[in-house]
Amino acid sequence: MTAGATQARGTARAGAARAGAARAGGGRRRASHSLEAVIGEAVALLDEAGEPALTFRALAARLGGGVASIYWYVANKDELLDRATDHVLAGVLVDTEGFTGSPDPIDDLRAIAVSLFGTIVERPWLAAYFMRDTATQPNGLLLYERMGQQVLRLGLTPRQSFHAVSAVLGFVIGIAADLGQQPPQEVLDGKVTRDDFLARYAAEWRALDPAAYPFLHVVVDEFADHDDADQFRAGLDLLLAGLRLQAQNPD
Amino acid sequence: MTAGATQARGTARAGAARAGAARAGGGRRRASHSLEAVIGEAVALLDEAGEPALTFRALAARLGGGVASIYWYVANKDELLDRATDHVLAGVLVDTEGFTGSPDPIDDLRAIAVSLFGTIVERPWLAAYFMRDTATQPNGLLLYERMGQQVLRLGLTPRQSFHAVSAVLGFVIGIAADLGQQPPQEVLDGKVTRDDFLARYAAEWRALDPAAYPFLHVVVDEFADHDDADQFRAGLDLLLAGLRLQAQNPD
DNA sequence: CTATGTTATCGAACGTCGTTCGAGAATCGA
DNA sequence: TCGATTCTCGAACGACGTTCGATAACATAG
Repeated sequence: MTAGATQARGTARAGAARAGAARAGGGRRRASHSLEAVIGEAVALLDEAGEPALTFRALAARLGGGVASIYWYVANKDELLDRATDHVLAGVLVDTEGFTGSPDPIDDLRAIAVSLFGTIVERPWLAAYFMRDTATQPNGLLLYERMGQQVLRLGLTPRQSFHAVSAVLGFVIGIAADLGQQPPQEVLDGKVTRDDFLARYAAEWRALDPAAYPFLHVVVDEFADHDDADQFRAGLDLLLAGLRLQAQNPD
Repeated sequence: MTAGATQARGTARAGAARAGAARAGGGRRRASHSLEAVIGEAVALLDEAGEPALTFRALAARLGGGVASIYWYVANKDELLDRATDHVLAGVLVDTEGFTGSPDPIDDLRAIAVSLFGTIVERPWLAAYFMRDTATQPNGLLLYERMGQQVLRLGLTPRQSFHAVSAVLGFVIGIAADLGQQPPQEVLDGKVTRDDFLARYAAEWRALDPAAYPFLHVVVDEFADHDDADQFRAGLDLLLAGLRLQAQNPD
């Protein structure tokens, strides 16, 4: 370690991922990890118990090894989260592979956005760490590019295209982050249903002065039994309608 | 403290905020705080050095007191951040007070959204903690209501109105969170300008294969000298154009 | 002025977290 | 067989959020 490049961390030379605990024959001495196992377990931990559950100690316990071992694969927690994000995004890329050839580019754009939304909304931790470099992680850049290619087909100016993709991507992240934010009891404990949870808020809204909060009283019934996916799709359609309008009437 | 209600924390009975260090005459013995001072210094700390700078110890040092004193005003760090968020939102409410009487409701909605965006984008910490109950904190609810009242004037159905306001609010938060995310050097050290920062990313984009990343190569010039506010306004106009279309052509 | 109860401050400690360090086990190439 | 590399891990460090109990400052009643 004198002057060479930085340590080639985590590049398991043997190729295949090794996630086993120890040798088959001898008594188990040391655990054996792999970058894939580390990231995979990190994602599982985040999915199961949320962001604060991902600690190096919990992850090490899950891997059956020591805490410091993880630092051979990732430099710090930021990189761990970056790689976890990228790992999930890879799944979105696979899911949206076919959404590129419709006659209507906006249909493709919508399909990609809906798929991305579905992935984020069931992973509240992802929203917060997604925007910490939308297009720095390789798969994030690929997703950005894939959405952009649909917009290119609309024949807008480069500036309009740039704004359009940023708008759609920001919208997806913003709504998903907002919606994937609810329950301390419901999902984790399962004692309170989602309807009860919404009903409790709706009751608070109804208790407010109708003269001071006319809008809340108009929409409280909609709020009480709204569906997250419907809400997202309705907003996305507004945005895409504006985009289609721009494509039809160039300034 | 036998059976009464919970302790009435932080309600400084004397009314006026006391932020002084100690008595005027005698040697200083103890610091004297107030809820306003605690929240104000917390916001200042967040604004100056970002989210990780807000620690109870740093805040206590800034207030010239002990760490445990802060716990008399807030129950935990979550409440501290909730109150800090609400404190900033109060400023937005003041700024948008006049944006309610235009002939075109969409103009009002746009003005409120732009004002909120401006506030969030210069406070990256706010985006992450804003969505942790968009409408639970009192001022957040008021802002939601104010935007909703403009939408009401469009004469949409309750469901459409509900979706429209959620879409605009989510869009603002999503874009602001995405954009307020950049520099470890620029703002903090001041060594690298924003243009240099963008140019570095642009160079990376240009180094990619044009056949695999056609969209990135089309928009890289726009990206290299884009303005955050312009980008936001362009996306918002797309969304509002879609909303206007819906108001004109009811389904 | 003294006594008493409430309001508010704070030093010290606890447990957990991310991170570092160095020893040493496992593996590979020659 | 042996040296170099790759990888694991126990132990420690400092910083963090939070709690507890002692006690100072203040308001009021007698």
